[in-house]
Amino acid sequence: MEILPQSFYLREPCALAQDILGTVFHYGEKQAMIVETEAYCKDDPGSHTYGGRTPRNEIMFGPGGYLYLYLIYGIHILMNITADKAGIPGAVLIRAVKPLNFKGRTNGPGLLTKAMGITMDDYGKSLFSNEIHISPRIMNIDEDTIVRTSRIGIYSGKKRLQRYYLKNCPFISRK
DNA sequence: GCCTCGATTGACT
DNA sequence: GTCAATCGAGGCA
Repeated sequence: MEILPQSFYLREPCALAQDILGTVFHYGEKQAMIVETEAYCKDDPGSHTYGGRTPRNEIMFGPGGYLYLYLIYGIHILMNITADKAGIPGAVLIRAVKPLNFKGRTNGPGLLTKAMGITMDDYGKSLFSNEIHISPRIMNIDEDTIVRTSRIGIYSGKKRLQRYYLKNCPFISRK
């Protein structure tokens, strides 16, 4: 099984958010294709890193290729993949995936973590192990296949068009 | 220590 | 369309 190298993640979140669409996320025995993402950058008012380094967002200040997980509304866990080089905070939020070898609802950021069994215990884990990693695209994607819109659920910095998803994909969040 | 509210979801009118 | 659930981070004292 081919694993994407760390160099893939050492780029700005906006670029990574697009290139990671259509790739396959492996978590244990489960596999799912990433179909919807959002980019969170340095100096982004909507990012958790805006306002400085804290224990929670610590991992985003490290190099790309690690999991940034956190609990929202005391109920849901959202999964991010850290991006860019060490010292530059950035991450890509995984909003929706398409299940490849399991069943479950994954059309939302809180749902996909639940469906795949991801917990806070996975905070900070790398994407370079046999257990957890991402493998290259399994489908052909060109510029026209990627839809770019404003982000969902946040209001500061909303004018930034940093939400990306695959056109005509039924597994997208948001009804 | 106390208070507020969020990168959400699902149940309900 | 509206709204509660449920907990920890972060701001303030």
